[in-house]
Amino acid sequence: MSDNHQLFRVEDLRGKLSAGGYKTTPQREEILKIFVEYSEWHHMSAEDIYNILRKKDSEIGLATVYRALDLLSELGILVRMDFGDGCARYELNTTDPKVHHHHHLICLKCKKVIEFEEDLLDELEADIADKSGFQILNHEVKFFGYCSDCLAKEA
Amino acid sequence: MSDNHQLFRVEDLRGKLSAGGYKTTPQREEILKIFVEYSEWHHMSAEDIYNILRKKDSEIGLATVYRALDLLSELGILVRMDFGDGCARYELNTTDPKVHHHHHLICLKCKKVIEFEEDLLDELEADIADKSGFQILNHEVKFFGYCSDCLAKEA
DNA sequence: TTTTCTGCAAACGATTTGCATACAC
DNA sequence: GTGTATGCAAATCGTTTGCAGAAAA
Repeated sequence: MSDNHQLFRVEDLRGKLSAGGYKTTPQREEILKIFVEYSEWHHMSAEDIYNILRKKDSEIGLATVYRALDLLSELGILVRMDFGDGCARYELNTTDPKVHHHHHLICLKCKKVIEFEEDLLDELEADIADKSGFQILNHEVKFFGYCSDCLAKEA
Repeated sequence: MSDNHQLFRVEDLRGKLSAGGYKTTPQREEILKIFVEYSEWHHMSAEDIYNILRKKDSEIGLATVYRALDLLSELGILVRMDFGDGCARYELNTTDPKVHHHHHLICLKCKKVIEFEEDLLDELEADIADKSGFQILNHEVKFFGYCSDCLAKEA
C-alpha cells in the first residue's frame, strides 16, 4: 500500500530472484507492483493483471504475465488459488494475520464465494511441519456447502 | 465397496435427483457406481472416468461425464477438488473420518502433492455454520510450501 | 558474451455448447 | 406427450510453447 511497503516487496523480489538464478526484469517488477498497488482487490487472474497493464499502456504480453505469475508463486511471493471458476487466481503471500487468516465458503448451488475471517490453523501448521518436514508458506481452506440464500429458497 | 454400500449410494442418488427435479438415468447411476467401485483411487478426473467407462464398453460420451460430475457435485454427492494440474478432480463426499479428514501439502517447487491425514476442523466448521448460516458438506485444505526433498536439494 | 527473458502467434487441452435424437416421467 | 438428457462434433477459453529478437548478468 505505502511506498515503503512497495519498496520492501521489490527488494524482496530482487533477492529471491537472484537466489534462484533468475533475472530481475522490469516486467517482473511491474507485475509485482500491481499486486501491492491493488492489494485490496483479492484474487486477481492473469487476465485481470493483463488488463491493468494495458490500461497503463504497458507493452507486457499475456504470456509474460503467465510466466511471471508462475515464477512468483514458485518463489513464494504470490499464492495461487483455485475457485473453480476456470482460471487461476493469485494474491500476495503475506504473513499479515488479517489477510492470511481467512477461509472461503463456496456454495455448490449458486457458486458464490464468501470470505470468512477466522483461523485456527497455526497449531495444525506447526504439527504438519514437525511430522513431515514440509515448510509451509501459506494455506488455502475452502468449505463446500449451501449458502443461506440457497437454503432459504429451497425451504 | 460392498454391495450394500453401493446400493445405498444409488438410492441416495435417486432421492436427491428427483428432489432437484432431475431425472434418474442409467448414465448417472453408472458414473456414481464407478466412484463407489474405485473408492480407494482418489481424485478422479473426467478423463479418468471416461477411460474406465470405455474399458467397460460403455457408450457414455465425455460431455455426459462432465455434465454428470457437475450435477453430482451440485447435489453434494461428489466433491470437486483442484490441485492446479489443469483438470478438476472429484471424489465421493463422505463423512467417513478416514477419508474426510485429510489435507494436501503442495510443493511450490516440484508440484508434488502429499496427503496428510489429520484434521482439527470440526469445531471450526461448527463455528462457521453458526456465524454465517452456511451449511457445510465438505472442506478442502491445502498447504503450500516446500517439501523436504526440495529443501534438502537447496541446502 | 552467454544465458535467460520477452512478445508474438500458433498450439494445446480441458471444458462447454448447439443441435437432433432418445429417453425418463 | 412433454421436458429433460444424451451423444456427437464444433466451439470456447485459459494456459503453454516454439522461436527469433532483446535484454540482464
